[in-house]
Amino acid sequence: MSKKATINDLAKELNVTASTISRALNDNPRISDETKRLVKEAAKRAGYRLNGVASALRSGRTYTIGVIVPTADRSFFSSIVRGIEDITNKTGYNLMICQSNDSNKSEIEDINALLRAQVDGIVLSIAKETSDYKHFEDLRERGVPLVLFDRVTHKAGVSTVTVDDYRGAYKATEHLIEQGCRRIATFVGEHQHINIYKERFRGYKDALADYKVPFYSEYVHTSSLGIDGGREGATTMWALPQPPDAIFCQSDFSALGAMQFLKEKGLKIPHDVALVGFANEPFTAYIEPALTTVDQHPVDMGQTVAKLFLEQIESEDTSTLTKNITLNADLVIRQSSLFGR
Amino acid sequence: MSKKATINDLAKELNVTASTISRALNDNPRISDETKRLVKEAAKRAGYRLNGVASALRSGRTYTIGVIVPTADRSFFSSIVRGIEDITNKTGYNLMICQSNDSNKSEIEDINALLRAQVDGIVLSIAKETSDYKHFEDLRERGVPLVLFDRVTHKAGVSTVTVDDYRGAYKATEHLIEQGCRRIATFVGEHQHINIYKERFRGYKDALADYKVPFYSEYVHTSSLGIDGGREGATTMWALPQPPDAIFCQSDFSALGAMQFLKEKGLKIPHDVALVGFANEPFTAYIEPALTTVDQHPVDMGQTVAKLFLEQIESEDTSTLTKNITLNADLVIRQSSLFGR
DNA sequence: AAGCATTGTGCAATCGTTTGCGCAAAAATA
DNA sequence: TATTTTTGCGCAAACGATTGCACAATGCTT
Repeated sequence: MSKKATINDLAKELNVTASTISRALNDNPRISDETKRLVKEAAKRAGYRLNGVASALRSGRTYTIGVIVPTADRSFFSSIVRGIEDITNKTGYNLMICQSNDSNKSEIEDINALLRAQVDGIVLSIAKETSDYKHFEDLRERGVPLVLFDRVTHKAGVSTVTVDDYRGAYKATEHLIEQGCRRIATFVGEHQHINIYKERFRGYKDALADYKVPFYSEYVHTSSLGIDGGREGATTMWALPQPPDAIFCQSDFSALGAMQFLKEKGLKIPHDVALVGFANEPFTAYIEPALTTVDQHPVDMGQTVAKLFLEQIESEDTSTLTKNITLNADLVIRQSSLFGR
Repeated sequence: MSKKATINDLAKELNVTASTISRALNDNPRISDETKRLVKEAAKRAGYRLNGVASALRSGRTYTIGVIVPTADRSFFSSIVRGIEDITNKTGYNLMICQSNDSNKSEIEDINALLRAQVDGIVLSIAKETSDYKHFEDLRERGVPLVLFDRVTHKAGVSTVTVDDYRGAYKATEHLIEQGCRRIATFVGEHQHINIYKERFRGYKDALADYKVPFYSEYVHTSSLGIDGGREGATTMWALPQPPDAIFCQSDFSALGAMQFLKEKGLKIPHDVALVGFANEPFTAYIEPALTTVDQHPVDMGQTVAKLFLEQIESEDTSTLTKNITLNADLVIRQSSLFGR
């Protein structure tokens, strides 16, 4: 109750100095067990609580890690946050969260806010708008630990955690081929400067090539990959003389949009057209037909990000050893892709 | 680049004292415009950045607000976080986020972690497990601003933001009655000590009473309100001699579970049975039939929470004036509830 | 011209911890 | 017993900003 007790109060009470209190509480080996016991008892009695701010000022460590996500309420990112928190919570770190709203300006402002707060490091997923990576290089030069995840760049020499978008897309396309599809369209994301979209497209093309399935540029539709983008894409494709027999949608929402359009048009999925999405958004399991999609294991990803971050920060050597981790993306096969059935 | 400049460095450079630098940067009226200009220029040149930790130690304000949610990756809560961040970001506050995982122990530990970090206050949604509110009272006594949202208690004398669960449930039930349903079941949440579940149940009962529709206790099923809970509930109901003709499910997931069961059983929704959910989870719009549900406007709620919090914290009077805000819950009518069609 | 108010800045303490160094007492070694 | 090592703790200076008070210089009033 009352006001808060400080180590100075404890010091006075026990007739020792604040240094002794501090050391005792931190289990410094130079303090006798007896003293530690007394100090800890007194601390408990007084309801003492470390002032993290004072501690941080002196020690230079806040035990806080800054997290910047494009938007906090997208399933993928909130799962990432969940995964990060799962780990940091246990290790005594706190999380400071910002949203960039996919704006480059916000991203930079968020970084500044986090630096002002003296976070021990930053983990972030790049805003769609961002194509210049100078601010990341600055962080590296300043010695601020940085880990990028999902939407990353390898140009700034920082550590990254990504899911294997290439393999995920490859598997998805391969699966469609195995179902007997031969005219496989794809919906790709604008912002092709973002690694994930580039990789997914590459996986799609390589799978086609490996299986000698023809690639037609008319079967590529670019959009923001939202529901509307999916509808547009499908509309465009079904205006072609020869529409595709499958679409590998590089996002679940665009797959949903396509599905809506196709249903309205009276086409049967997967009988007439096979569909695959990407991300395994929660809704994909519940729609009809259930959507085959690629799971990115976002919670695991968050946990990996946190572990990598802690590893970097705890390691003595401030060496710029950057580490790039790629996690598996798994194809989740559901109804929508079982072509012909 | 290089190391970070402090106000002392700037002071030396300009041959003034650190106090002048500090005042100039904070636009203190006692500093001449000329000096301010010089200081700000020098600051920019040196790449000066406020050390928030030092500032916080001295001033006692971290401009950080602690947020505790049961889980970060539930759509509802992540939207709340989004809403909070929308506001705080603009006002120079930072967000520190913890998950209680619905555990009372974690909730208390999270509070302690946030207090150690000297947050300016805490906003939280109570863990399911929590039924003793002493830790909230402690916060109030310590003078730590506290705002509860969604899952709240009025027993601790703190400010709250809730959605009108009672009216939401009432409207949902009323809607079913208006569709001609007369045997309306409901799926309620265990943990009836949590206000929201209590209120929803009350709204349901009052609507029935007001419209003189009979209430049958066999038509009440209690569960954790997940998909399985919904399946169980439906299974139980359809084992009755006279199954219901509608279910007001107090969560979207339980509605989904019921829907799955009913479809498997060959019943048509909403022709044979009408269904209403609660929360307007993203998937509800995409399943078939689309689920009628109650929207809680979580982003707005988060924004309201943030505004209320800032209002409390900025107001001089440390008066324990607590404020309870209730937001509207709106019925979103979709296919699933249009009984008979 | 004397007195008072205003303006602009400096001084120094303070916030609560941490930590390098010093030093006495106790323990270990010779 | 004399010397070295270890043990246990105190001293005091940080960390980087904020802020009440003091005070000189200037402006204003009469």
